[in-house]
Amino acid sequence: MERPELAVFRAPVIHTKHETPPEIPRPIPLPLHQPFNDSLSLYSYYLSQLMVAQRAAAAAAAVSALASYPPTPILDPQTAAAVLFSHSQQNLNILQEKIGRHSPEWDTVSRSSRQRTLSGGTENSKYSWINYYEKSLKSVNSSPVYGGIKSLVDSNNNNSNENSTQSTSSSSSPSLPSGSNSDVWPDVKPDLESEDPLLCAICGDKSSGLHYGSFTCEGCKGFFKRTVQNKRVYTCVGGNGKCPMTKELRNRCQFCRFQKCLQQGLVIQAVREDRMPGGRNGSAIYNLYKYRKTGKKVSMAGQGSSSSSSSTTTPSPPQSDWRPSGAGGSSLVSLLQTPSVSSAPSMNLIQKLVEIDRLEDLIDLKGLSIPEASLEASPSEKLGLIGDEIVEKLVEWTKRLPFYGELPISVHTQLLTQRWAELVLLSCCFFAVGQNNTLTARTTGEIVNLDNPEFNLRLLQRRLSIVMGKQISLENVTSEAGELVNKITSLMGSFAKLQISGEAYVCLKAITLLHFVNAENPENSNFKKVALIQDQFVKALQIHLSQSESGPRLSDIFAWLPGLHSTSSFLLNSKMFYVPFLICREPTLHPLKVEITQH
DNA sequence: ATAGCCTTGAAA
DNA sequence: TTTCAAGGCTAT
Ligand SMILES: [Zn+2]
Ligand SMILES: [Zn+2]
Repeated sequence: MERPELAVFRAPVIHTKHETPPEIPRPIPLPLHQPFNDSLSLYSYYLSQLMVAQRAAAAAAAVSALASYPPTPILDPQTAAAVLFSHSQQNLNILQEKIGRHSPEWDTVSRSSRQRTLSGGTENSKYSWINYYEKSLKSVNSSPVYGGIKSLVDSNNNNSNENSTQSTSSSSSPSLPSGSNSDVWPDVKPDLESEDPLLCAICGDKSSGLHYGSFTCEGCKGFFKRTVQNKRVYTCVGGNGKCPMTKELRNRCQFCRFQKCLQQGLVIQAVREDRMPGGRNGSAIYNLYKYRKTGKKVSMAGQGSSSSSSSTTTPSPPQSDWRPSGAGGSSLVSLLQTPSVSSAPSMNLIQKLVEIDRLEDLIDLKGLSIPEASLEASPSEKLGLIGDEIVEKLVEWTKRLPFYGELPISVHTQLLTQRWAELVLLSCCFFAVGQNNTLTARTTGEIVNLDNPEFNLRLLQRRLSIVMGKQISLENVTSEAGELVNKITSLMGSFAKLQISGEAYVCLKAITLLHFVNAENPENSNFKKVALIQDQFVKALQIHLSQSESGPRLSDIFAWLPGLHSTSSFLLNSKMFYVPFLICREPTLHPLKVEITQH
């Protein structure tokens, strides 16, 4: 059976349109794309700290290794062009329109997940939100600043000297307590009050007990639960991540409220995936709590990162002595005002990536929610939807990268066009491997064996049948996609052996995207610029890897890349772009697994 | 969407 | 059995 229509896919295009979100009256100039020079200085600082010329040499070697990595395009240009551009031309308008809207997810996200539980959809009923927020704990600690990522899309940081008066901003929120906001600034007093079990650690309202790890009020408890359950992502209203949190003002900025929740030690894992009420949590979750059942604060001795305290629960984080001073580009100041003496400076760049990834994780395609979301769509349309969603995610991801503003749109488009399949595969590999860095796991009673080609084939057959709404024989699947599945399986297998960390993964993603192949014009300045930026990430990755003894070596990771290339090439040729996603493990489990391990 | 009050249910 | 921290419900 041939199904040419299944190959529906659209090449990524980045639009240039300036969109002004109507709901945000005051454009927030967030200079997200410039902290680039500081990563370099941080890098050198880090090197000097580690006093390793040796490492520098290693990094250099790694760079050259990468340079030679696939010297030639993966695909013969003709095929590539055919695959990538045939659709892009005709669908360009649709795509642009699609990506053009500011796509706030609230609408779609707010679909009640409750029905899913009740309807007994056993397979989809669970999904882990830990993947979403897990890393934000770390990032919150080290870089408490910045929200408003969402608004950076195409904002040119124009000098806002003219509207310097805060009246502009206050006009946007008339309900503000008319007092001048000039010195209303939070003046964040640390958590003196957070020790008080009678007060909410987030907003200071009356606490109703220990919730998710800290003493909070009912409001903050519910807010945290809703946020995590619905996987919501917020944007700071003030643009600087420093909105005051009081009982009266806590609803003004959800971003800052959630951020404070994390700062105060609310544990995301404590929000149950299965929504089972009552009972008690296991020790795995309890161990993450800041307070013990007795109400005593748990000693932070063995907690957190091994290297340095990173000011986690230290009573007085360094942010307290910061003040906005002049009216200038406050957001820029806040960004540059990173932790004065951060223990791991190199993490800044990586953590930015991690943060971005949290927002736009490619993999979180909600497993098989697509078919049920569009029951009325025709089968081939459904598969096309997967492609659309992939492209959308990729474009969004690109837009949020720290260097997005450094390169012209055309370059981004080229990069995505060249690399999207690799990015997709890389993401799928990472997701398939999961948190435990293994391809086998026990979901809710079900054994998952993603390293077994046969298993994957059957998985593909089953899920494809669901999507298509009719039975598809295993023979058909095998004959059409067998080899592709084999390749993807082995790619996943080799990836699992790398035991790669989440941080390394996001770096690798950036490095992959930035692998610019420009045959026609090697002297292009953009070409060099891309290489330069890529170099930053290679270095960051190198630094990250050097931090752990047991982790993979850079050379190991780069040795894996050719496999990624060949597989993506095969994927492009097969045109069955949806296959990796149908093979992927569903986003699930882990609290369970952790608990099992502990017992 | 929020938050006060209610129901649950495994651990203590 | 009692606790008490999860989730649920629902008027705002
Ligand atoms: Zn509160
Ligand atoms: Zn805020």
